[in-house]
Amino acid sequence: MTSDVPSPRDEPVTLAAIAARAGVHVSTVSRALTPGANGVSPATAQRIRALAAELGYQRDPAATTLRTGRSSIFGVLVPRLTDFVLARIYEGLDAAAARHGYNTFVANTTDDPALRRERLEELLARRVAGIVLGDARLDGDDLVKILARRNIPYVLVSRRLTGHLSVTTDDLLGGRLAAEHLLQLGHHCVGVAAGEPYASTGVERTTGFVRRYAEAGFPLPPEYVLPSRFDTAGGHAAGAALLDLDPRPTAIFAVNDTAAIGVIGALREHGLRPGSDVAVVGYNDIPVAADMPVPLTTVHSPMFEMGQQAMGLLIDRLHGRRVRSKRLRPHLIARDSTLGD
Amino acid sequence: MTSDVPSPRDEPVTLAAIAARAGVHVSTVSRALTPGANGVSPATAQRIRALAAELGYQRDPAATTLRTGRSSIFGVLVPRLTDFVLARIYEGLDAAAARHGYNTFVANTTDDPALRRERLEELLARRVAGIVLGDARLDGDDLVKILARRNIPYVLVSRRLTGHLSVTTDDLLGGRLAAEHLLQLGHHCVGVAAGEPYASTGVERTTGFVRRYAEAGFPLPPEYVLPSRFDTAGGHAAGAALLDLDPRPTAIFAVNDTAAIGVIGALREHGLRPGSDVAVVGYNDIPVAADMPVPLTTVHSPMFEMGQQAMGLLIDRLHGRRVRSKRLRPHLIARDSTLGD
DNA sequence: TGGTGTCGCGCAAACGTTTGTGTAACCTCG
DNA sequence: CGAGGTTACACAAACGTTTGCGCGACACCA
Repeated sequence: MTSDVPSPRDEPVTLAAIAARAGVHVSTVSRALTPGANGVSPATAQRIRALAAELGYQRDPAATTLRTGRSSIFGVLVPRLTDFVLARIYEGLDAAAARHGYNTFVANTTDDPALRRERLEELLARRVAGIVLGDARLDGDDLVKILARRNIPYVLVSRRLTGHLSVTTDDLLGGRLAAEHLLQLGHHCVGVAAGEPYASTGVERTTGFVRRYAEAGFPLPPEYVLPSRFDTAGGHAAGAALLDLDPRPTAIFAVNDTAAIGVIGALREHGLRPGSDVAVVGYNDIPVAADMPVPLTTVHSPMFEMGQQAMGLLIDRLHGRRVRSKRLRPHLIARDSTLGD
Repeated sequence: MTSDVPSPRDEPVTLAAIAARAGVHVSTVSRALTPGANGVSPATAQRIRALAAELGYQRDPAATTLRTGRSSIFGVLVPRLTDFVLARIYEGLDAAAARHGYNTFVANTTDDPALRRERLEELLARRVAGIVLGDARLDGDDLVKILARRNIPYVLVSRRLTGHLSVTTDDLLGGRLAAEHLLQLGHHCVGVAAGEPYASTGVERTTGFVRRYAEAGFPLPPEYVLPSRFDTAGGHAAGAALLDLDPRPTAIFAVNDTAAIGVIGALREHGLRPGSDVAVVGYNDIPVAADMPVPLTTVHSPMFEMGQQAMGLLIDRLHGRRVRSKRLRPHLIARDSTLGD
């Protein structure tokens, strides 16, 4: 029962407590414990640090924030963490933040404009050091305007917005890769589950795809490009609609894997098999894609790295370093959902 | 350009600012803005509240926490948010917390004892109002001991620990349901991807399953019950090992859906089809389960509700109300991965 | 040796809030 | 009408930290 943990009984271990025991002023302790130490001799600094470690001192974040007006927290806004892609990106963000001594505070916005506005205000009230926006909107995003106006450091991730710092995959290229693959397999009548119109991911993947098909001499009729929610149900609905078209598409590109699985569900309801009857291509390469009964052809994107790099850029920006947006390179992984078995 | 948002230029709107404009003392403003208002006349309270609203006042959480020693944040510890089940539970937790005016602060622990210990200390340093533990361990969990010893309000979710407040599904029953289903289909030689030995979820689902089979007169040989990680890769590995047994099991129960999909991947590598060649049962009913090329038979568990109820219990406990652990009722959903097509 | 510079540390104020205590003014009632 | 009680507010301290300022002590150099 020896206390490896500071015992709960004694008075809280604050700067003052350490100062008392060390026989110095509290301000000296504060300086000794601050990495950019100045105005304190190496000897006493060492002594104080040892004492602090021994007592298990932990800086009170509330007091620090109150005094400095800044906290060591980054706010993260995402549509929803149940989307594997965002959850994985968040892990990357958090890991990178931790490496630099920061924490992250994440909030789901469900892509609801009012809610994200509200959540942002909460984050700002907590004096976050910066904001990671995972739910940027193409339809006149007011959040980025607020951030820019108030001069809050921020970075976009996953979704792009011209004129704003971001880390994404090269979605135009990703879309082209999907198209290229299906063209090579001889598909000329294809459909797209295009995602939400306010998300650059869906829009650009679709654009890249459609352009490549147009270049190949097979422009897609508008009704073969359907907006869709990003979840399984959304993909299912879009897939069902696409399969009812005449002529029926021989291949379907869904702008994310979860929706692609929904499309596969719709195929089943039509008595069709993915790969052999209708080719299906997804996007992101989430882990389940490879292990499904019919493995999913998909465009692999480095989600964890995307998160890490976004956080890296944000921290660089915070330190006044010059930063530039990044587009990570995706690549296609062909599996049975297009190759057949 | 009229400011719907408090313009950034002016001095920050604090209690003092409101007090000055209202011609009262700051303490009066504080009391007027506190729900359990006392010692302030209804008239001035109303006047102050109107003024606060007009100025867009937001209470500074750092100052409040510093003064009161408590924040309006609940800490949430989960193994990883990329696990859909935990992400969904978290959404339930957060939604319920928001309804009561609280925020949540979530941290991934990757089931690493050292890391979760570290994360917990960070949360406690932030003076969280309570802790939700989503990664309780059966192998002598030191975190719950710390929480109990320091008298921090907490609740377990997803995983159980006898003697500690928790909200889970009835995993013993869930395991039985899976067994019952496979027995009815005539499977007598079955395998289990049992999950991590330190997680009550996997252990109890396995126990329920194994017991039912023993009762039916088909006790499982130990080598047919394999520990496994909870992710797709873990399920894949366990599945591959089970399929190499002689005699080969005609059905496999995986204690969560993600692992079940991994098992399906292993089946494919063996040239086997789920449902027709080997039956597969998962657990949780994550959304993709229903839409896979061969839809997955699984035990549905109410993840969102689990989160909501856990948070509800924690808040009740905080308010000194008597609370009891809950086990939510799961039910089996039969699909093609056991019924064939 | 005296003037100048640097170093190490103490002092005190401030961040915005909550809350116990003090104190006028008012109401009530015998 | 005066004693006792209540109401409505002001006052001030405190939470733990950071940081500009001041002041001795010491070193250095001419």
